[in-house]
Amino acid sequence: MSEHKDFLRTIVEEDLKSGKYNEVVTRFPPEPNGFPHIGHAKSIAINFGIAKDYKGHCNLRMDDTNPTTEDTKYVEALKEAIEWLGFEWEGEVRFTSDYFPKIYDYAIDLIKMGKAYVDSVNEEEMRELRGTVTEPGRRSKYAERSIEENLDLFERMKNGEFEDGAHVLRAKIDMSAANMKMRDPLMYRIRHAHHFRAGDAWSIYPMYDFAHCLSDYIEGVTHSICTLEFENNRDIYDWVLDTLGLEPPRPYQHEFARLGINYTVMSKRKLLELVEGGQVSGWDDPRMPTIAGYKRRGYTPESIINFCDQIGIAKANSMVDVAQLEFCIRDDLNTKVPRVLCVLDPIKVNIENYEGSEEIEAPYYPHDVPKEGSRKIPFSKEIYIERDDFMENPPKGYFRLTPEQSVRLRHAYIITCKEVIKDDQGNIVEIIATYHPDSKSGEDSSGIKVKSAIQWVSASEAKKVEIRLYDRLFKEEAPEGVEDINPDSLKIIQNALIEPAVITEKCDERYQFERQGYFYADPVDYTDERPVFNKIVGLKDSWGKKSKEKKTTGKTEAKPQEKKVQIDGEVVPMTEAQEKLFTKYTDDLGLNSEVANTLARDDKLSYFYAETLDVLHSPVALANIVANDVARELKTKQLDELSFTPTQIAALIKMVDDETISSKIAKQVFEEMLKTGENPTDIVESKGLIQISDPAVILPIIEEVMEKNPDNVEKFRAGNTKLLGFFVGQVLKATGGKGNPSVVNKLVAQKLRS
RNA sequence: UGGGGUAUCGCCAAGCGGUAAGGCACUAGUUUUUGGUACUGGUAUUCGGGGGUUCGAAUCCCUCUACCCCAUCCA
Repeated sequence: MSEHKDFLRTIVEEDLKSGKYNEVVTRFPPEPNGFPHIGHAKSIAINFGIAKDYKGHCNLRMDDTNPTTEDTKYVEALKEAIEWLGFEWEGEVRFTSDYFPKIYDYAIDLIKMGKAYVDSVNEEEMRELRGTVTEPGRRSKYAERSIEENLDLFERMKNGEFEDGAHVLRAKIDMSAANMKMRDPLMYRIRHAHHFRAGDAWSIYPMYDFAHCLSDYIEGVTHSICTLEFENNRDIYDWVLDTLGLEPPRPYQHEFARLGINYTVMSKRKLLELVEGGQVSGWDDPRMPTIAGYKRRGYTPESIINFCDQIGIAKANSMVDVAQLEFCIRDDLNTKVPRVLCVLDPIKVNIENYEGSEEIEAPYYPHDVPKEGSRKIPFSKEIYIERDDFMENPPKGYFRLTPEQSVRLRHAYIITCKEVIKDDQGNIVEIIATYHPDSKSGEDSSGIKVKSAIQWVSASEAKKVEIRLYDRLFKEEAPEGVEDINPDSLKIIQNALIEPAVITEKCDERYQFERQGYFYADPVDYTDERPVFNKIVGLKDSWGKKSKEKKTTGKTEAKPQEKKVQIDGEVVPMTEAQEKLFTKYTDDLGLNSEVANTLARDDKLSYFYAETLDVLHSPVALANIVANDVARELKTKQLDELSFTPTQIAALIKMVDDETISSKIAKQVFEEMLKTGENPTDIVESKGLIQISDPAVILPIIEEVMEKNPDNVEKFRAGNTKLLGFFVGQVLKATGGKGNPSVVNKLVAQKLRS
């Protein structure tokens, strides 16, 4: 766990500390109607991660309330994904369908309370009656049915006596609720459908809003964590649990922002389209953002968990850069996997002065990876190197083989180009080179300096392999659908050449092909006759970036940084009475227009202000505290709910006016009044909050603070004037907030400058 | 449009009245037989805009703006 907790962990910690719960219980509640994707991984990491961090547990629950879309194969995919990611759920996998009998009983309780009714309008009518976001809805005439009738109808719904859609069970809440979700939400609908687990036992199925909160409660979940789009549903969640009067403790719902990644689609619907439309080979196509896809591609569970930790948890909708994910897999594999040589696009090199053959012992890991292991690489007269690693007319900064520039063959000798052989079209077909016998890796006495070492394979021993080069599936940063698909997302190289040890020794399933990237032996299509490797991710390539930049210069001119223009909207005009108050405030009482505006527009505030004014004639100071601090309280409270009176506020301000206390202390006292309702004068007295203005008292404190922070004193004197605030803050803290800020401020400035 | 949310660097994200954390990306340099890795440094005088309160505001107040979610018998 990092030192900065996310907001969910903060909540959990508080709930544990306050004794609200003894143990934290979370759950991961997917609907088994699609393969889990990396967005689910985030949710998995959160739910299982929190449970683990706070020594609680996390259930896996299939939210299978819709028999028409769900299937066992998805249950298996979900279980597999969680296990692969390295988490364990508590006990058996749970199913909402297991709770159907209990949930049914709760529905009956609600009917008996008169809090639920069977409605029989058709869908169209229901939509109409629901109203719109601006207009309230109306209840259907069926809402008036008697409890007995509702009970009877509901039982017959269960018994399958009615057609799909004939009736529904609805919660009786409020058809004019501003939250549309609360307009008598549906609890049950009739579905004569076969359920993949419950079979044909039920003709009615509970809706998400009814089943989810109850399932959480039944399982003893404490923190029901879901994504932001369920914020509006939280009211129903609470309503169901509260009106049922269930024995505490009960779960509470908390929402976080779902994960978005650029160049990726994350909705189950769109993913399903790709699978069904044949744009990908299946749910586990290595280009898919599904867990199965990443797994097949070669990602490690650690890299994905790490990614989930890095991106954090918050409530702002956000779009994470794929580069962050790519960093995570590189970072993970860097210290784990063996390095080998593979040539993707071979060009033959004939080393004319080399005869015979030899085997070169080469370590699997570079000097900075503390792992042991090596293999033998055959070397001979005829080798292949990467086509990119030779250039006849190289640009400036090219480090590889050219007619003028020698290069090292990784783990082997330095070679120099002698001649280039071309075909009729001018394509290079072979390079004639010489090697330097005294330049062998590890025993180099040639003294030749080269700028780089390149990969190569011996022609006769190299093995042919198929390489699948994957790139992002979409070419648009925020893809909409198939029209945004990247046509080059998969390139298959049939005849890449790899050093033999990779095929014969198989020391791992993931490798770094040096200078190219990380690759994974495809778990499905790989055979000894036809080895297949998937590209997981490329290495960072600062040369590729640089050379590409050169080619495209001119295209990427610095775009003019447009300044966003902020449009100021219209402010609602004041009423005549407010206008009058406003002028009184500004003209007679000398308030500034902003404070006057705030006060005049709010009845509660202006009333409260007037009351304080009756007690103390200090219009400006009173206006300030009313318009700022009292206003905060009045946002959520009514006048008669306040824990303080206008008289008390006046008394508080009087002490400020007297300079008995500073305005900083006044805030502190105000907070105390909020909590205890005590008189400000009593608070000041009992806590000894009287302001310290005597320099003789303050000066030593300043000196002490400066002594403790010599670095900052120096920085300040070097010109970092921001630090003045730091010192004032420190001194004030040392006085327990009682120092007179303006005096402290002045003295600190003086002291610092002397 | 009514309600519910959210705005801090190119992308994530800490911060809860007292010096604007960190990661990715970018960039310069050191090391390097991977143009990789590692290491060192540079990247926000400013927190969506404008006002106000305060000695001091990303944090408190007012106001405006932009974006997301809600009118499925989906979850």
